[in-house]
Amino acid sequence: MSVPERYVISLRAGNRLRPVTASRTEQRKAELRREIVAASFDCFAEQGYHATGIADIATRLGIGHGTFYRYFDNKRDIVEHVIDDLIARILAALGEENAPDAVSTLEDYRLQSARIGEAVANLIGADPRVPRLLLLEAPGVDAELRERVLDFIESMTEVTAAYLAHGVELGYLRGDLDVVQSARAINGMILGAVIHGVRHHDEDSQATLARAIQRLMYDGIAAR
Amino acid sequence: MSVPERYVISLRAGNRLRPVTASRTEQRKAELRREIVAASFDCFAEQGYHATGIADIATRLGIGHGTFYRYFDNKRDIVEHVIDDLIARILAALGEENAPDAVSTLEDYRLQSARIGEAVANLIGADPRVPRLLLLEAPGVDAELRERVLDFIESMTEVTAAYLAHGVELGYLRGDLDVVQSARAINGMILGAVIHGVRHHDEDSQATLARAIQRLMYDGIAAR
Amino acid sequence: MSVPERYVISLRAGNRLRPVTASRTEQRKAELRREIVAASFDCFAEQGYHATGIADIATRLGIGHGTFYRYFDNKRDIVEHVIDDLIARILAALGEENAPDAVSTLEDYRLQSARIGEAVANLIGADPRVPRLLLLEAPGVDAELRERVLDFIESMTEVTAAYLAHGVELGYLRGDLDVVQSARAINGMILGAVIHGVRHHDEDSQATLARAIQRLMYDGIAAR
Amino acid sequence: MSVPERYVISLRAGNRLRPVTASRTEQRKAELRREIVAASFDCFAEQGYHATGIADIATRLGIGHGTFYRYFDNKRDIVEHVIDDLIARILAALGEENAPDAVSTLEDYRLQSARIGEAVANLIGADPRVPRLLLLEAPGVDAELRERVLDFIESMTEVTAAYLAHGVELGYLRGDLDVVQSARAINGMILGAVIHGVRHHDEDSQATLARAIQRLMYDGIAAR
DNA sequence: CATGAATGAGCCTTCATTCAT
DNA sequence: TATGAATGAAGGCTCATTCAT
Repeated sequence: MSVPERYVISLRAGNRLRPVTASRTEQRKAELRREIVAASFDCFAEQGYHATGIADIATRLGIGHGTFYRYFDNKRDIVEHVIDDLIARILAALGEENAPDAVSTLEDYRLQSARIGEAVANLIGADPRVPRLLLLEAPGVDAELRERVLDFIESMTEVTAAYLAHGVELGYLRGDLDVVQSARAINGMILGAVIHGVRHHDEDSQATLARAIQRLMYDGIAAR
Repeated sequence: MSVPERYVISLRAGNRLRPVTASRTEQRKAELRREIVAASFDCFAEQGYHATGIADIATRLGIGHGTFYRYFDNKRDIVEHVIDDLIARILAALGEENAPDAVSTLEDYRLQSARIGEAVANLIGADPRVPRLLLLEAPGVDAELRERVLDFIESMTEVTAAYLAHGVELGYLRGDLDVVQSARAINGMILGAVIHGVRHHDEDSQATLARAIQRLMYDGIAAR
Repeated sequence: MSVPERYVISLRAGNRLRPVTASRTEQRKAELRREIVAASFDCFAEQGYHATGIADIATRLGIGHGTFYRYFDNKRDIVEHVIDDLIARILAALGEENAPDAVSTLEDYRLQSARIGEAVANLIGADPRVPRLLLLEAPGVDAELRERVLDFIESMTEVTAAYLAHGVELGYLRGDLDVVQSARAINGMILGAVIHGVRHHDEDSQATLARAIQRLMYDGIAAR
Repeated sequence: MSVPERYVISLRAGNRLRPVTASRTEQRKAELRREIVAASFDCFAEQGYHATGIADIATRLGIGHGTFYRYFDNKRDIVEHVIDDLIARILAALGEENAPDAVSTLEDYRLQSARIGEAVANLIGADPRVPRLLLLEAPGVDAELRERVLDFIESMTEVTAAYLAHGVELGYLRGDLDVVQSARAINGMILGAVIHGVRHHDEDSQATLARAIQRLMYDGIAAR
C-alpha cells in the first residue's frame, strides 16, 4: 500500500531511520519525547484536548511541567505531534499490507481487502482511542487540525482509488467504475465501520460488519 | 421515514406544536431563544465551540451577554441545543421522504434512495456548516456530546436497516442480507459523502459520488 | 507656560472637559479608572514596575484582578497611562505659570524663573515619587517608554528655548545666546535638581539649589 | 580627579592591579568573567535588563548557561557588576583629566572644564549605550541599583564641588559661590547633555551644547 | 426583564536557578 | 570544571458565570 509522501516523512522523523549513533543523552531525549507524546495521547483520549492541561501531562509522567516545554513549543504543538503520530501508526499498520498492484485476480483482491479490513479492525481492537482521537477529537481542536484530518481521509481515498484503478485495468472490476468516487464510497464504509468500532469493540460485530462491507462491495444488495 | 422518539421530542420542543395560545411575551421569548440558537450556530461554525465566547454570541445578536443566561443555563447548554437543532433539521429534511414501507419494488427503492441521496446533498449544499459542526466540531466538545452524535449516527443506521429489512421481506433485496451491518455500511458511504461535501461543495462532485454510491449498493464493483 | 499639544490633549482626556452630563455608571467607571491609575502609581513607586503584579494593584483597591482588565488592556497599558498621567500632572503644575511672552524685563524674567523653580520644587516636595517614577523607573520599563520620557524632556527643552528666544528678542538676554542649547543646559540643571530632590526632600536644600541655579543662569560662576 | 573610595575598589576588582603571578587557570577565569560582563552589557543594552535572560548572555558567548553561575551568583549579581564596570570606565575616562588643584587661573580652568566636557562627549560618542544603561536602565532594575546610580551622580557632584572650591579659594571664581549647589547645577547640565547624547549622537550637537554650557557657566545668560 | 460590571478559577507559559553527569 | 536537562514558582491573562441595578 503506497502512502503519501508527507506521512512517510513524518513517519521517519518520528522514530525510525535515525542515525544509529545516537549519544546517550540524545536517546534519553528522544525517549522522553516519545513518552510525552504517549502521555499526551492518553490525556487527550481520556479527558479531551481542551480539558487536558499541560500539568496533567507532566504529572502523569512524573516530570515538572516546565520540562514539557523543553520538548514541545506549546499545547498546540503537542496535539499536532500526537495526531501525526496516530496517522503514522495507522499508515504503518496498513502499509504492511500489499501494494495495489500486487494482485491480479478478483479472488486475490477479495483476500487483500479482507486483510486490510482485518488490519483496520485490529487497529480499532488494539486501541479504540486511536480512531476516537483522530476522527472525533482532533477535528474539534481547531480549523487547521480539522483540515489535517480531512487531508488524511482524502489521502486514504487516493490509495483506495489506486487499488480500484488497478482492478479495472486488469478487468476483474467493472469497466465502467468511477474509481475515485467509488473509492470514496468504499472508504466511507470503512470510516463508518471505524466509527462504529469506537463504541462497539466486540470482535463479532467488527467481523460481521467487515463481511457485510465486502459482500456489498462485490455483489451489492440487490436480489439476483 | 420514522424517527427515534427523542428527536421527535426535541423537534417539538424546538419550535413546533406549541399551544397556539402563547402570550405575546412568550412568543418573543421563544423567538429570542431561536435567535440565540441561530447566532450560536453561526459562531460555533465560524470559530469553533471553544474559541467562541458567550460574549461573541450576545454581541452578534446585539443583546447583553447577561441576557443569554436568561435563556440558556450555560455554554454547555446552548451547544447541546444547537446540536439538537441540527439533528432535528436533518431529520426534518430526510423525514420528508417516504417511509420504508412505502415502496414495494426494487425500482421504487432505487428511486427512493436516490431521493434520499439528493436530500442529503441538498442539506450539504444548502449549508456545509451543518455537517461540519455536527460531525467534526460537536464530538470534540466533550464526551457526552460525542455520544450524542454517535447515537444519532446509530439511529440513522436503524432507519436504514428498517428500509433494508422491508426490502428483504418483499424479496427485492438479497435474502441473505445482514440488514443491520449492511445498513451500517451504507450509512458509512453516506457519512463519507457528507464529510467529503464539507470541503467540496461543488454539485458535480456530489452528484457523481451519489451515483457511485448507488451503483455500488445495487451492483457492487465486481465485473460480471 | 505653553505646553506641547499632545500633552494638552492627554490632559483633557484625562479628566477634564468631559461632557457634564455623564451618567451615573459612566462616572463610576471613570472614577475607578482613575483609582486604578492611582493604585498602580503607588505600587510601581513602592515596588517598581516589574515587581508589581496586576494582583497587587487589584488587591490594593479591593477589586478582583479580572476587573483590572475591564479598564486596561494589560500591564503595559497601565504603566503607560500612569506615566502619561504623571506628565500631565507636571505640565499642569508648570502650566499655571505664565507664558514665555508674559515678561519683558530681566527682572520679570528672574521672577518668573523663580516661580517655575518653586513650582518644580513643590512638585517634588509634594510627592518625590513622581520624578522618581518618571525619570528613574519608567525608562527601564522598555524602549518605548524610555523614548516617551526622553520625548517629554525634549519637549520641556523646547518650552525653555521659547522663553530664552523671547528674552533675546526683547534684549534682556545675551544676543549671542544659543537658545536651544542653552535651554538644554538650563533644563539639565533643573533635571539635576529634580533628581537630587528624589532623595533629598528637605526644603532648605531645594531652596539653596534653586538659588544657585538662578545665580548661575544669570551671572555665571566667574569672578568679575 | 579624585574618586570616591568604593569605586576605586571596584575598579581594581574589575580588572586591574591583580597580582602579577596569576596561574593559567586563574587568568582564564578572570578573562571569562570579563567576557561575561561584556556580553551582559551588550544584552542589557540591546534588550533591557528584564528582557534579557541568562540564556541570552550565555548563548552570546557560546557557553552553557550553567557556566554563568560558576562566575556570578545570579542575574542580580551580574547587572551590579556591569553597572560597576560602567562607572569604573567613566571614572577612568574622566580620571585622566587633571586634578582639581592642577589649575590656578580662570583661563586654565576654562580649558580644563573644556577637556572634561570633551571627555564626556567622547564617552558618549564612543558608546551611547553606556549612559543609556547607566542612567536609564539601571535605576529601573531595583531600588538598590537606583541608589547606586544616584550615589554615583552625587559623587560626581562632590568632585565638581572640589574643583569649584579650589577656584573660589584661588579667587578666579566668584567668592560668594555656593560651591556644593553650584556643583550640582553644573553636573545637572552635564547630565542633561549626556541624556541628550543618548539619542543625538552627532558631534556637532554635542559640541555646540558643550559650548553653550561653558558660556552659561562663566558668563550666565543675562545681557550685560 | 435586560444589562453589563465584577469576579476569580484556572491555565499557559517563562525563566532563574539547581544539580547530576 | 562545564554543561544543559530539569524544575516549579510566579504571573499575565481569559472568560464563563453571577448579581445588583
